[in-house]
Amino acid sequence: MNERMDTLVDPMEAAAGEAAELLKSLGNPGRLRILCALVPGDKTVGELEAATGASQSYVSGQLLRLRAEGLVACDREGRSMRYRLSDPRVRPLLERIYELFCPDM
Amino acid sequence: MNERMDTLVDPMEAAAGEAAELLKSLGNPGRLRILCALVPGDKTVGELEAATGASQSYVSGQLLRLRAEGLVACDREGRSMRYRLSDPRVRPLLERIYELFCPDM
DNA sequence: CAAATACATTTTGATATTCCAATATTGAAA
DNA sequence: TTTCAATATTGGAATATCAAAATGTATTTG
Repeated sequence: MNERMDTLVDPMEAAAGEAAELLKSLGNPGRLRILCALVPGDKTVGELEAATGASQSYVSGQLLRLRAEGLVACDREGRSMRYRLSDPRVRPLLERIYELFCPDM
Repeated sequence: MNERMDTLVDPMEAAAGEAAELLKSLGNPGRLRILCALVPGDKTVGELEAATGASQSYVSGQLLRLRAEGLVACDREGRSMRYRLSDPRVRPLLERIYELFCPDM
């Protein structure tokens, strides 16, 4: 395998790495539900707890991870934190996932 | 949280679980590249090794996993095994991933 | 049958993830 | 400033994943 071959394979390698990173974040039911809950609009941590049925520390922890990855962002709002989707690639991906897995919801 | 609430949350829960399972499979660069390599058409293990640059045992191992999850299927062809995508949800998902991560390939 | 080719499987050690429980922090209100 | 409500963080145990290495199995060819 020579270098011309490597440079040929490389861009795919990079794209696959990036894509896999994002897909891995979506590849957990809890995180997926949190992100889905944010599609219709921004929500506070408490609202996300209610929407997903998960515990406070779980939701907060996953939000922290999603924030570190740039998938969500937040602003303080009184004593609450309001989260929103912040990666432009998440919404179109979630749309297709909706089509495939939630055909009638 | 009463039972009416549970039955209300349940379908989402189930869909999220299914979707997350599939996304987790795509959430690994090696597997993602294998699946992408199968989009244009079926391939043997050897062809997939060449297409992805990964080792034989790695490719074969991932194919085994993907097969167990129903994402790919295979038929023997002489001394080779020809693999193909077998889950109808994979191709549309990969298409969108292409659009998002490989805008010019 | 023997050798070669193409895959499959198992093992292993390292690392990562998951999720809960407990505790800490922060901001607003009293 | 004390207190409460909302969110953040940490610790830990169980489990899962990753990828390489070594070995095993099936199929064709000579």
